[in-house]
Amino acid sequence: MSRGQSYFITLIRNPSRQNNTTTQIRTLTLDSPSRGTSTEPNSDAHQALTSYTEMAKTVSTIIRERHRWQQTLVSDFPSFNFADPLFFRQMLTLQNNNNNVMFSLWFFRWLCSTFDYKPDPVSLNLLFGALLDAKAVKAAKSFLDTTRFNPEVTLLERYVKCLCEDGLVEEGIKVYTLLKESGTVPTVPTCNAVLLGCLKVKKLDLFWELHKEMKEETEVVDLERIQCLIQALCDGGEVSEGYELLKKVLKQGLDPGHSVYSRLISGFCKIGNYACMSEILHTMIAWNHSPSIYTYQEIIKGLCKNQKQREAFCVFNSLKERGYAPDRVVYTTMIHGLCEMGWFGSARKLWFEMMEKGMRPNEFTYNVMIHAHLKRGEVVLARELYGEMLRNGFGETTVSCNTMITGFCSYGRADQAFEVFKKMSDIGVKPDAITYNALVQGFCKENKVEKGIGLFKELKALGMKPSDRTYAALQKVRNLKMSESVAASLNEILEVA
DNA sequence: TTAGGGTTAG
Repeated sequence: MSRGQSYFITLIRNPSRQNNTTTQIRTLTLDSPSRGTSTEPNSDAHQALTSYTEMAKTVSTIIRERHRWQQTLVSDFPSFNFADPLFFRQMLTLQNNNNNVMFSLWFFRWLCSTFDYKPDPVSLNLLFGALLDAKAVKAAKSFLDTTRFNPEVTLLERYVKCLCEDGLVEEGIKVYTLLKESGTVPTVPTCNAVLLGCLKVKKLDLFWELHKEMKEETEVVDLERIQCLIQALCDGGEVSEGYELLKKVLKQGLDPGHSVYSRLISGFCKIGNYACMSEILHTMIAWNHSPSIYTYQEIIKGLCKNQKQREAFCVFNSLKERGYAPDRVVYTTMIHGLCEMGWFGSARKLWFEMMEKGMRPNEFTYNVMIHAHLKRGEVVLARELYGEMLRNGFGETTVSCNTMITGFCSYGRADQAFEVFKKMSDIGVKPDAITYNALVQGFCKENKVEKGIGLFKELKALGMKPSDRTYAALQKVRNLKMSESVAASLNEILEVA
């Protein structure tokens, strides 16, 4: 703290600054324009504190309401010692109660820059703790960086937790490591926070590395750690291992909580293991966790992805019968599944049912339906729906344009697809690899080789990856009649591939 | 919502 020394010098030179609280209050009451006639000076410390509370309120109001609060404070209270640690603590208490910790921080910075103020460790710890309470992690970090003070260990542990929860996992791990290096054994909740942070930013390798370290240090494993481990196993595709761990915990009579079951269900749905999915569903119900609409959404999605749309539709219908209210996402998923299965009539029925229930389709729902129309060759209907989507305020996106482009291309309408493509740059929607690959294939299918090659070159120039199907489409047109230069370009492309 | 969700080639 660079101000430390000058603070002490000021203290010696100007002892009046360090008056006891009572004298301060006398000054305050005389100075304060808002107070009018003052009360008798107090000798009672309690009363002094009360007056500090009053002053803190006044100062807070000024900070909140005045743009140039710093000048106001100085001119309204010329002889009040704002840098008194006791007063600062009153400010902190007040701001904490009002959830206005940032005012405390501003006030603190003002004290540092205006007075010869050396913050005492208690105040620093209090403010740092208040920032953590308010989850103002970035402010807490910059506070620590600028003051360079050493917070109490318990605060540092909370800091690690806040950093990891906020996604600043690398910084969290740094502080965690420093804590350990300084001889502290971080508590189990702190370790769990670090592990959860790794999962949050999808750093599974780091998760297992840290977990191994933690295991070597202490054998204590709580329920939260089990939750972390099961999540990590699910995220890494080791769902069965996760399930084994769940069984072990259940055997001990412990319930790892709603989220663990949900994750495992979702994991088993993804790999198409419905027997295990169903077992876990029953287990969670037995433990009094009613599966949420999110869990059912995962089940429906998993079934659809594994070509079991019929079963998905059964789950969807039974949900409604049991009083669940599927939301727009569940409807979209189900409509999508039905369209993929070719049950367009049922899909349309759900579309209208959803609207009757007051849920308006959004860009996802529209895209699913537009795609379905195009797949059926219903270009006019698709266009109509596209227009409706725009009228309803959903802007064009890469996905919506790709939907139209791929639809047109699959029906031998590459020129129409190209019109959409040209419009994309006009309206500032970025094409991606799907756009280009679809167009190249579309033009090749119509033997418009030159156009296809042109777009292929553009794709490569943009650093995108041509798909195998794109190469196959180019290969297919190799023997067609074409100009020498086009043939040379095509040969070059295929030779490189 | 204790975290978490849906759309485009194939």
